[in-house]
Amino acid sequence: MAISKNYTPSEIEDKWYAAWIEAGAFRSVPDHRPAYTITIPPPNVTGILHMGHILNNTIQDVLIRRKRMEGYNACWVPGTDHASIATEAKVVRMLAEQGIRKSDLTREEFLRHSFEWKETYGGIILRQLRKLGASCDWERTHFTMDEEYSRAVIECFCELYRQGLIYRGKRMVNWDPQAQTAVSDEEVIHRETQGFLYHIRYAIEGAPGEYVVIATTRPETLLGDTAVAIHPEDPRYTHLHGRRALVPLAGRSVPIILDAYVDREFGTGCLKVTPAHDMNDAEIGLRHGLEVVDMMTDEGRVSEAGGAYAGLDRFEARKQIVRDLEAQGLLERQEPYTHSVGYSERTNAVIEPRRSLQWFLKMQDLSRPALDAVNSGEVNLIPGRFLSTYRHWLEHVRDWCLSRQLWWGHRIPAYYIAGTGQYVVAPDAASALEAARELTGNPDLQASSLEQDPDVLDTWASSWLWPVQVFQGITRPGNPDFSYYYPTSDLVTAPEILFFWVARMIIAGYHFTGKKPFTNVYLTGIVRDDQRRKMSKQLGNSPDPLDLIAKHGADGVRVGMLLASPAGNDLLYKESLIEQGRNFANKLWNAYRLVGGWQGADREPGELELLAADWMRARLAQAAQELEDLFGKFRIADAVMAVYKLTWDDFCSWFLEMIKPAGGQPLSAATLEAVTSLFEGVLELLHPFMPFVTEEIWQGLREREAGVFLTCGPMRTHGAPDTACLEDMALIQETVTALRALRSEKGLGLKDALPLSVITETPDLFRRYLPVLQKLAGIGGLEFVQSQPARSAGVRVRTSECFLPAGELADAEEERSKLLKEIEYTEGFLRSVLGKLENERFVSSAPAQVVENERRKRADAEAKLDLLRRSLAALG
RNA sequence: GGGAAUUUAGCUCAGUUGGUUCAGAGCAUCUGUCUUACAAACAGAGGGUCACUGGUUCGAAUCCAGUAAUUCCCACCA
Repeated sequence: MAISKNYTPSEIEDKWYAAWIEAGAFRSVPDHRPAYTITIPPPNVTGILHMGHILNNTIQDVLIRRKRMEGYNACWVPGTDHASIATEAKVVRMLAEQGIRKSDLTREEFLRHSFEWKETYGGIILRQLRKLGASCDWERTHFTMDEEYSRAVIECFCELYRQGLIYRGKRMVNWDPQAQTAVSDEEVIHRETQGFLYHIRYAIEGAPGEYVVIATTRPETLLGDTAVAIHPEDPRYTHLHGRRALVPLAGRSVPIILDAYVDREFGTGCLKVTPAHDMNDAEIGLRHGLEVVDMMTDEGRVSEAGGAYAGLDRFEARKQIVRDLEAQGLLERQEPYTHSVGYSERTNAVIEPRRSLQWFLKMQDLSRPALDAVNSGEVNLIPGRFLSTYRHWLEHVRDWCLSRQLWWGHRIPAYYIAGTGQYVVAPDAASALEAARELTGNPDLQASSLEQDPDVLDTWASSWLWPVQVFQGITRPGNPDFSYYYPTSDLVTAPEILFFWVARMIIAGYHFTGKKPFTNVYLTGIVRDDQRRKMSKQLGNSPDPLDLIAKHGADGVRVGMLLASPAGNDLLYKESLIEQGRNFANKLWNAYRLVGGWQGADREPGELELLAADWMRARLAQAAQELEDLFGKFRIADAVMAVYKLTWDDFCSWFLEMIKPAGGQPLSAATLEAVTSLFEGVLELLHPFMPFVTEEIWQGLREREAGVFLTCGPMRTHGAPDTACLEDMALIQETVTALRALRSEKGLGLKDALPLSVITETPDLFRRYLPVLQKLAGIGGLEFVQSQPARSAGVRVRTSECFLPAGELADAEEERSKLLKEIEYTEGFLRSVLGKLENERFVSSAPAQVVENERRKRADAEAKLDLLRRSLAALG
């Protein structure tokens, strides 16, 4: 059999993926089996695969594949998100490169461009996921702007509106005066900017000559001031309580209000309040019922409200106002001051906080079930430490601003009735017209009198329905798919979007279906580089996952990522991790080369063959048990390490080395069958982590029927492991290691068979496992002695002592000092144990089992000392 | 400013209800080996005051308090 020496993943990965798809191995339809369901966190439709996706989707695939092999009807639903902000920004940039400005396009034209973009680049990421081996049911692929999905989003909006949970309200938005549009928080870049802090005198009304000094970086906004605020407990200003101040230049009389928001340490401890132009001031304004004076136009010029300054550009106005204040002696001083200023990501214009009318969702009552569900454990967060973060957020939840001033997305289904100031909310234009006619009492109202709100919904207002609507739970409630797959099982996502997405899915799940959307939320870490920096395009520290897959194989990439990714902890990416994964795949491949070359002979199995197979069977059963436990706790990194050690250490280093026939001799046929079967057992446990190489080996290990795949399972069940066998072998393994070390230390080599002399209380064990010692530790005969033979070198294993003849190399003095050291250590140990046992408070207050343990330790130590002293005496 | 965490070997992390499977794993390092499955390997070895200081306890990596450093999220810096 010609099997290449190094595993070459590229030759087999595409082959098996295509074969799996052809066989429908990942297709899921409802049947009698229990369902296990994951809905993918939909990546941006125009996104490309990055390392974060690799980690996240590897974990999902591991979970799905494992359950599939366990006999569940595993369904992994893929799809993409329209990602309104990110995608629109990309399209705007793409158009700009072609010399097209969004503002020159109609909405329809822009959307046409957007859909073209989506058709060209959309779904690339899903094709890339196939390279990773993702076992999604591709026939279930969804997109958040698919026709039916969109209908669901709009229906839900309408329902919430009918339930009185949606309202319109004023809210601060980030206004880009150059693009003349609101931009999202994500599109605002905060930069430290050099400016000035101006100290300005505000006269106290009715007290000539008296004034209060406020500090501001934006003096021009004083035209919109409607209050001056001080801290209620600031002793410097108690005399101002209940008074009024006069806004300079504007001459407006405004109240002096008390608000704990004011930082007494900052500036003068006195704050001008401009509710129309500052986020915090807006909140203060709300608290105190202040008047709102908007002193700025869409273009960022001073509005009519600014009186004499009307028409000036905002920065011109600042200069002019400073000059005028100075002229009037109202500018006490100005000092250079560095502060953070928001700039538009698109135009680099300074962002203007501005009030605008937006749509809101009342969250208080709506989010209650989501809080309860996580508190009660109906929905689990893994790791659990995210619970307090989650709880805190939901307990202080704010109303959700649903509208975004964009075109790419689900347009808000509100229709304004021309000339009435009224509006209706309806799922489509026809029903809107009907509703509008009813509302206005005008049956002749024409469609042309209705104008739909130009804004679209926040992306999360569609993706919060994801686990429900991928099974048409909104549009076709009660359909068989929805009844079978929903609630889904697990969700795997990043903690960054715990609030944005996860919490809202739970909210939507309970509100629209009455049920939770999923049971477990596994939160992964963020992939960073080895200096803990986030991966980013700018830094160029993010490798292309497809290159890595091409270079090291998908299995290597998967294992490499998993090895270093405990739940919720960040993963520090290094290519060496992937190399470790690749090396592991290669190790497995070479085990296959070895076993694949073996022949079976028609004879009885030898003693060693039986010992080895029994032990490996027990070890496999033990590992299977361990893995089941780890999967149950979502300890994926531990699970991959457990199976890594099972394969490399137990199966390859111990088992195959034990059983490997010397000099090309055949094994017994029965043993060859046992080896093949055990190898299959290992492959089953490995398969979810490294699907490609395991499938290739499994298929080559023996003749398979066409269309039968490892990936489809089912995996075998293992009984309870034979623990006695494992314990016995553990002692023998320790002995082998100790003897090898001794030989290496003494320069005894490993080739010549040496007779072994042993002092032990368990001679049968040594007798029984002598073949193992012979094979792996180069032992010849076995002899039991009462004390250390002359000219020998010794090593202690637990309570036994092993000796090899050292001939000329024997060093009695060294043996003696080794023993003395050992005695000294054991005596110290015994003393500490006795210290506890002689302490009455220990004996009386410690649990009985602990005390019993200490007594056993004492007995062991005493026996050991006895043994050591005898050997010392024997040395002379 | 509000909240959540983290600190154990050179690196990344385990360490469940305080008590010999409590000081562990993988990688890296060092020393030997091309021993015919694998040098992407094999056989060995070294390496930690469990951040610091106090406290509780018969007993603390583990519980409590304080200190220091680091990270993340939210809100924001007049």
